[in-house]
Amino acid sequence: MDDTINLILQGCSLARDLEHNLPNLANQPNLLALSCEEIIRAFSFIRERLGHNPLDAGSGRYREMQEMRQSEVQAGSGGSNLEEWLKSSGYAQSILQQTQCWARMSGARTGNTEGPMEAMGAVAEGPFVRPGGGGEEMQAPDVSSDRRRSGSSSSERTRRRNSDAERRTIRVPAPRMGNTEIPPEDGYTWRKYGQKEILGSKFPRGYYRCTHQKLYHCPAKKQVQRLDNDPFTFEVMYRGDHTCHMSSTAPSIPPPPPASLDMAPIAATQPISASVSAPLPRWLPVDFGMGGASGSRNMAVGGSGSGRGSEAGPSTSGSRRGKEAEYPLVADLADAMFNSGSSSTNSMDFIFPSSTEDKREEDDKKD
DNA sequence: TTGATTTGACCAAA
DNA sequence: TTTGGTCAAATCAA
Repeated sequence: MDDTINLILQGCSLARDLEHNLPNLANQPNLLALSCEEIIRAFSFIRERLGHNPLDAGSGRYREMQEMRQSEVQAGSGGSNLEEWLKSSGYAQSILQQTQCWARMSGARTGNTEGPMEAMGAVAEGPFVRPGGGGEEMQAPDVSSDRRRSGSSSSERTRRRNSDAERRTIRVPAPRMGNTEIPPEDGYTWRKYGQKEILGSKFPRGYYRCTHQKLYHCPAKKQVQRLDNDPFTFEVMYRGDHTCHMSSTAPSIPPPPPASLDMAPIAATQPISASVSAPLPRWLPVDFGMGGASGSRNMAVGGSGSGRGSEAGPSTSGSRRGKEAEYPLVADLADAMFNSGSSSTNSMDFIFPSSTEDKREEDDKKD
């Protein structure tokens, strides 16, 4: 079944890609037709696999699946087929993993270690549960101080080689149409902080960290690099879990979580797999793609080289100028807003137009 | 004006 | 000593 789900996600991804590139393809009916055919083929195949009436809730495999899931939920068992389903489904796994992380944080704050997924019978295990239950970098490094030129102790710097940090590497196909330079989009907003030529690699490696790193001390980072032997594939290495949507006011379902997931198995078996824009099935109860943000961000990001914002969403993080202040209540509110929608066109803009946080920081500094 | 990206330099792990 | 990872000034863009 997971194969089928993956196929569906692929189909969604193709459709999303088409949506992204629609402006570019508007004058290229042939390419448009090809894209449409590809999508049609994908879903046709799925339909065949499901047996012509797959979503007839009253019969067939869909019903079986529903029944299975229902019974598992009722049983409340952890080591169930539901769990298997959750684990085998890329997106569901993403939610599971992100939620585990969320649950850890919530637990840390409230003492309650049970998260929403646990309530569903999911067990907290998997690649992201570390011994001790803590995130490796939940205590974010202090990036605000100028340690370099001030001559302060270099030991304060938290540099880690790859071998030290927990890494999750996935491979994501680059867009073949439109702007292929766009790094894979994954539902989070990232800020590029460096790029480096890597020995033995034809393509430079881009270094990104969570846009909300400062505000939420979010330690999530990622490195994006094209494969030497396949320039149409990005290798994305994630490090650290997102903590930027884990406030106590956060909704029970976290935003698209791919950053903290290991989709390698999916990617390995899914050559067409989506751009990292985490598969966001429309049938999920929460529309993460609010405003088309998640799905359309790659396009919104200015596409090719309009340079600006090329992978970052709205900036809510502090700038290079100020030290990051803590505003728990505002942060919680902001959290809720982030979580309620996408991470790109985020709704904070409607509420706090124009960098409210920075202004507050400046005010804070004056005090 | 503000925030993101670029890029050279710095630093520490290997 | 080499190389990967990060910093932050300079620059760009909206």
